[in-house]
Amino acid sequence: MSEAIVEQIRTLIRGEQLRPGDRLPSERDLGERMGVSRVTVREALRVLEAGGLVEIRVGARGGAFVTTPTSAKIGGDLADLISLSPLTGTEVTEARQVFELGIVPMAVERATEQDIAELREMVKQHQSALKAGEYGMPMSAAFHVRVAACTHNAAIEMLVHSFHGPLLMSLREAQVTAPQMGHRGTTEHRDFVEALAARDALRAQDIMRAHLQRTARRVARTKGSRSRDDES
Amino acid sequence: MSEAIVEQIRTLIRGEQLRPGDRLPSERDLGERMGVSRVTVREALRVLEAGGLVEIRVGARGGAFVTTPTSAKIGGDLADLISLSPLTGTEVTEARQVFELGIVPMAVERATEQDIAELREMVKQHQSALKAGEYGMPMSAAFHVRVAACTHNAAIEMLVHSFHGPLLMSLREAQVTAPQMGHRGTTEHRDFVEALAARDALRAQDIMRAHLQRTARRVARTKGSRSRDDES
DNA sequence: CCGGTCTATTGGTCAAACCGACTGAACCTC
DNA sequence: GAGGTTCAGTCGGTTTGACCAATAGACCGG
Repeated sequence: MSEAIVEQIRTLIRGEQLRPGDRLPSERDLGERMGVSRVTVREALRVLEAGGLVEIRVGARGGAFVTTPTSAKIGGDLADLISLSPLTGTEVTEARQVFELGIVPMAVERATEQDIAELREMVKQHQSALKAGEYGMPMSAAFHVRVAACTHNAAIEMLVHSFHGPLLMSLREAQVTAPQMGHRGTTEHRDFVEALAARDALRAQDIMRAHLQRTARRVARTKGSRSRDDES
Repeated sequence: MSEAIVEQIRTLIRGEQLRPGDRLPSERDLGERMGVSRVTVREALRVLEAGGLVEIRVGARGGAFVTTPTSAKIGGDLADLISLSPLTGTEVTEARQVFELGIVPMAVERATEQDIAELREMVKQHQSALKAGEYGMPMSAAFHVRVAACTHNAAIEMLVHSFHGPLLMSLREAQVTAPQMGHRGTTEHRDFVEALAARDALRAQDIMRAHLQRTARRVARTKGSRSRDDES
């Protein structure tokens, strides 16, 4: 079975006997080595590719290269999970609220001066973009991810990134950002950064809570949409 | 390309033109219908299967059946992500702490009398199991998942489940549970349930914080292990 | 020394075939 | 007629052998 091959290679990768960047033998080689046909090997590789463990390049010197799964991959599956499971937008938003609110104290505690400087710069740019009518959800998402990065915890940053990343791509509806929302949103972003700079965890959390709750209400208003994710 | 087929079917599923339980045409049918060979169709189905969107059954009346992705699937990919990316056990544990701590107020607020009764029953059973020397990590995980279920938010429950589920399977090291840890763990579980029953969010959060921090310390002690996940 | 071509490697796809698993119905036994 | 048995058709799983397309590196001519 090709499942066996998948598991075998998976184990090799997990055991670090295959490291990111390594190239697996060609499909023909693998097939011969494992005593299966090429088609079977290909199916195994497809699965690994779909799982984000391997990247396949064509042409000479091509083949399957070990990669480290990206948060985008996880985010994609998460998007599938959300858009296909009986999860409602409200539920997802709630989960996001809990998580993003929970990391605030950690962010406040661990943010470096550089973090703060970059956040301030980001807010400034976003306000400019807002005036130019170019402010949108991607920018808001970037801000939230940048805040998560202040925890200096890759796992947290990755999770928040997953929340904000491909998730949005799967939810095409209602991406329009009401202008006043954008204004209020960036204002809250600015206030949050200042609270963070002042190492005032409680105030930062209050601001973030209000910010996220506004989103939650917006999601709740959008009946019929299975999930939403924007607060501008 | 077979990628196109994947995307086509994916879209059909997302658009609810294919609903969970539906059966896709046979591989031969699909191939003929789309003008591609069976091999190509098979690769597409493999990818969908790997993504948890489809379940494949053999035999007559077999074929590809649309399924809703399970949290186990997501958890599996999450486990890959964690064991293959440069995430440390400390980081993952921190993320878990933030999330599980963050949901406590919601759990306290929303737990029904039945939730509380079931949690009490669970604690009682775990204490019996402890005496019999049968208490282990799966039980602890079950408790935490049950607490998450008190939020009555499927997304949150699923996330916590993912944290506790397949994640553990990928981290074989150091599953041994020191007995005194188990004792202290179940005691904390009991205290937590009572705080929850009393609707005392602050106390519940304090208990949970201490409970999770003990885990964090244990993880930190285990140098060399890429990640850990147990608090008994 | 540059640039184009040629060739070997490797993934992508196809076609036809056989196997094993499974279902359902016809059939046979009692 | 009830119940077990057999058999054929359906369907995924795998194999074989072949050809196409992309690509990188060697080779060759100017």
